[in-house]
Amino acid sequence: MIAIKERIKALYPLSEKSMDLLTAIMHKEVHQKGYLLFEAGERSKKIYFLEKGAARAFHYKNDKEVTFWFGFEGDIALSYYAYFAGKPGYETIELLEDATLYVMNWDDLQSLFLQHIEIANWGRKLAENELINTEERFISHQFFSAKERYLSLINNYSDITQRVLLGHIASYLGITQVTLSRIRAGFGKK
Amino acid sequence: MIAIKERIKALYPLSEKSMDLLTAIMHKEVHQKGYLLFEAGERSKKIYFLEKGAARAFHYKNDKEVTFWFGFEGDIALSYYAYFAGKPGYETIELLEDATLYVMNWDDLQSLFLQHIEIANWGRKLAENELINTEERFISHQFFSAKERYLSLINNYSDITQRVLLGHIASYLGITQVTLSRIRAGFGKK
DNA sequence: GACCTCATTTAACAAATGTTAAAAAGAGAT
DNA sequence: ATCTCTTTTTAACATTTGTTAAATGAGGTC
Repeated sequence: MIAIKERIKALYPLSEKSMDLLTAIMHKEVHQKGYLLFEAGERSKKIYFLEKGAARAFHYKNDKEVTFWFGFEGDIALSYYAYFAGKPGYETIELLEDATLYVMNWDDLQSLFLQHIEIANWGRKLAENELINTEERFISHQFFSAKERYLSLINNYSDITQRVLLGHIASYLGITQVTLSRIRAGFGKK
Repeated sequence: MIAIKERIKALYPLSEKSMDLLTAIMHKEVHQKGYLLFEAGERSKKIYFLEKGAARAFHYKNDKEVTFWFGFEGDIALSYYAYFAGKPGYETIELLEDATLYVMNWDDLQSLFLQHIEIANWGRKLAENELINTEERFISHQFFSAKERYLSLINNYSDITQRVLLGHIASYLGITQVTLSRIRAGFGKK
């Protein structure tokens, strides 16, 4: 529980009391590679803190999987649509490795938001943080080429090609796996 | 002030008192087409509510402008980077038409967040809402082709081609204006 | 109306990416 | 080491998009 508490505090400083209230509504889960945290169409109200392991979110488009998010240690997995807008999520989130997670339920969290201003501000900060992350994924897509994004990906997560299939990375980058192979083959040739 | 109050309440229901506190820290501004709400590199702490008019956000990439956001009546303009992360924003936001806006300052808002739980929850909802909007722009980019996105754009904003230059729309879609012309010419031909 | 300016479309060619299929490389199990 | 299954790379060709430049269109001014 130590690491997760640090993760929570890093978002927004909390008093002991608020931290106790938050940890009281969360519990630990351990799941194997291949386990689905969410499935498309659900209105899941769970918020997962990924302590150990790797995950990806994907969407079915014309019967093909399009991966659009990777999560690693320290990341948070939740369906924004289901969580914030009450709409069914369009994403499936799959564990790529055996994982340790901490889980909270939105309903429990919601009642803390209404009663404790510190936790309400923590929740605000959580949303703001996820917003920055989402905007960065958006920017990356809008401003950079697939090659630039691939280089930045292996720069930020040097072991990603060991942990994630290249097919998933290609679909994350919005290109085919053939094109990704060409990019990987062409290093140095600009 | 009527319309803007409705806009604020639509995010999250507020008591009279909270609404008064919020409206006390905002003021109206009127600007002409071409006025810049933000310039790239600034750490602007302003939040604009666009009551009337149109705007776009763009970023300079290799000396070229890349438009990545359009705002119309009812939309909110703020630099997430500057506002939430304290980093300099990378975006310039330009008015595309003469506009009426309401402006708040983040510092004033911040002190209300710390004192009034209702306003803290309103701020949470504001961030959650912007998160959904940003995710939708991201999804649109990741899951749909430029042609599909163009069709959905003119479907949602039927007058957008009257209000926004096609060059801006093309860069928003991530294609050149020549390709956009080809898409526009090819209606019906699948 | 003729002229000017800016926005948009069209044309011709070059470059990049997609598609399909086959070959090569890796990882596990026997 | 061999076999099998999966992942990744390569090849050949088709399609799409980019690039540059010219042509057309639309609005405003004299």
